[in-house]
Amino acid sequence: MSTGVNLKELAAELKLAPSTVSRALNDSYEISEATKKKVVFMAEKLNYQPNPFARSLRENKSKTIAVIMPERMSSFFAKVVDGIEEVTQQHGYHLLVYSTHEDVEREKKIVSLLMNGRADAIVMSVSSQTSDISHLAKLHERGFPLIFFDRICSEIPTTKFITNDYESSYEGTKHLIQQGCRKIAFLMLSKELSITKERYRGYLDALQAAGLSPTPSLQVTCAHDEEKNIEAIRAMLTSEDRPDGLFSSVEKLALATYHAVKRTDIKIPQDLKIISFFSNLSIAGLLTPSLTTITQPTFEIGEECAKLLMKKLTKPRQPDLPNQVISIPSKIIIRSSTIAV
Amino acid sequence: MSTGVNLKELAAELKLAPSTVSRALNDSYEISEATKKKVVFMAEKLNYQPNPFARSLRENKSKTIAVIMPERMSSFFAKVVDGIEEVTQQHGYHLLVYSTHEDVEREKKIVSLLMNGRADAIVMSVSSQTSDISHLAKLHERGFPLIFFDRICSEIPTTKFITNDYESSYEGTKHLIQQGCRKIAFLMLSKELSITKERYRGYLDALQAAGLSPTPSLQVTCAHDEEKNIEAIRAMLTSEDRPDGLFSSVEKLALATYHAVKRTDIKIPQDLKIISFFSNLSIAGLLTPSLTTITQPTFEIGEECAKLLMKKLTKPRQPDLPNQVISIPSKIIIRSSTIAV
DNA sequence: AATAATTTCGCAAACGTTTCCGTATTTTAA
DNA sequence: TTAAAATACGGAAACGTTTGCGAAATTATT
Repeated sequence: MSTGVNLKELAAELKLAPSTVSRALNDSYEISEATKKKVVFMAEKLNYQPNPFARSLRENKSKTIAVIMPERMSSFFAKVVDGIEEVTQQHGYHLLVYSTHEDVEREKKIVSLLMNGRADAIVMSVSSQTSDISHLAKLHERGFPLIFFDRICSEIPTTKFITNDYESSYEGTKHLIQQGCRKIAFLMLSKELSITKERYRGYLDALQAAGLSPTPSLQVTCAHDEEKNIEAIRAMLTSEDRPDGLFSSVEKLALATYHAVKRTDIKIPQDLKIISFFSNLSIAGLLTPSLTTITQPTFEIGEECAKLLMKKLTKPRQPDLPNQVISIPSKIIIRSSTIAV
Repeated sequence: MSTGVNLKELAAELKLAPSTVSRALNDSYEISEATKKKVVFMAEKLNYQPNPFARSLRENKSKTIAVIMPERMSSFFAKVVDGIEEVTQQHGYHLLVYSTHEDVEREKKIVSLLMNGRADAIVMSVSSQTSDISHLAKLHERGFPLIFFDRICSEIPTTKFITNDYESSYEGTKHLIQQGCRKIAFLMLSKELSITKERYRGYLDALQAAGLSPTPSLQVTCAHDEEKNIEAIRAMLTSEDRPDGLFSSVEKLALATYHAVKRTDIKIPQDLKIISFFSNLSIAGLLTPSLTTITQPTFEIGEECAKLLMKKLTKPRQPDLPNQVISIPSKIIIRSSTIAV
């Protein structure tokens, strides 16, 4: 409510012009060291805090970046944001964080609210519903700095950070096969998602390389309702064509699978071996049996997004964010859920 | 980067004064319906987006509230933020989200960064290191709207939202006793924390009511390092005076306990019964055995914080946030970890 | 029909910065 | 010693809104 002194009052106290005080505080070469000292000292004394909005208005930058993600209750996204915060905070940037709850309408609304300059950049992972990308394309066309991570939008020519989805999936599937699986289910959120496509491709290629072919009924597309997902997975697991292996492309579906399995008499890993993209390592080790995971470099993804952004935003004449996909490798951690017995 | 038209340009296009356009867009009574229509139409057409900083500077409010929490990778805090976002978004407010990582120095720095008006209010849960509260007291003394939730600061006369920590702990401990436990361990983060104090009090009173007395060596204060916590808990569980029941005051320590137990030959619930404050219901059911939880009204806590704040911030002449503690009850969900066999 | 009241709008100040430009003072160069 | 250059600072405009005040145009009142 009551903000402290402003620049004018500080200047009056010092018997200097506001412009001089401003320059002194910003360490301008035009100001003598002597007055700089005095100004800084008095600013400390009066606890002067520059008004961020006046500054933003004048400089046309907000020192704020927006993070848009599909859900907050996910160790993956939480860790990515932690990584982003780690580096942006060092540069004095603040984070506006939004969750779309996998709702593309909400995503559109959030994006439109950010088109007025409230944030200097957006780093986001699209919702599973996002197929029409016009709202994102418009953002980029206007020159708004935009970075994607994980669930990317390949049509938009900007920088994207992912993990090596294809290779990890290939290796993960190969691991299942090596452990004896012949009928491997695939769990995904939405076929529109970049991660789904890439991970599915890796899965398919690994199958093919082993001379196996996918069973359509074992490819389960899930939705947002956890209970429905569990039931769909349970139905698949107990169908005629029941699988002996399962590849989950996202963390939440691995958890749903464990729930589903609990409702059956299926034994992991004897009857069913499971591998999943997963970020919550603590939980992975606590599941029974412990879950073999494709562990994503979550924190690092966030850090890299932020580092690139900081370079772009803090250096004076930076080029646009290059149109490239940067991949940071995951690593497979083998636990009990895939050990052949 | 390139913001669209501004008010002046929009006014020029309409051959009106900026003031008129501003009033028209804000639905002022001084403007005729006819010109309002025209203005709104043209604003839509040119996709006029008001500059939030000019507005903030002029109105001295940011339409932003800051959320400060100890960690992001926690289902509890994630859900609270979801609740906050749910209601603030409806009022056009944005969320700056900060994690202190349980570091009071970081907490201080964040708070000091927010004293310049960047946010209209703060809703926070203090770090486990926070014992000196001068930074928070100063904030409140300056009239800055401040709300605490969960880990509150009772010395500061503002509104706090908690769950019924004492009663839930009393009931939870009583439940353990009813299931046959006689030596019940207590796990906590820091003794400074409000939730620790209240939950410990409930635990002690329940023991006393049953004619039991606490064993000092079974009261474990944990820190931030997960591995150390696990080892400390393991040591306690395998000591001379090993407990037959365990009350965990926070979610992460219940998970640490399961890890610790895995390193021993202790059987849950035969040798050790466990109950914990817990928010991640999906995980609770997936642990082996499934965990009896004191389930907090996370989303609702967030919602209530935000509702109160919105009332305070959007209505014209609101009184200060009343000095009161509002408690929203948890409910105990009994699962396998406490079932007597 | 003349005055008062109302409606509708424009002008200009203000919010708190930063920065362009000008100028007085000091230092350097010739 | 004088001109030129460098140093150190002040005045004022600008960023894009909102709003107090004044004024013109219209309508209502007597």
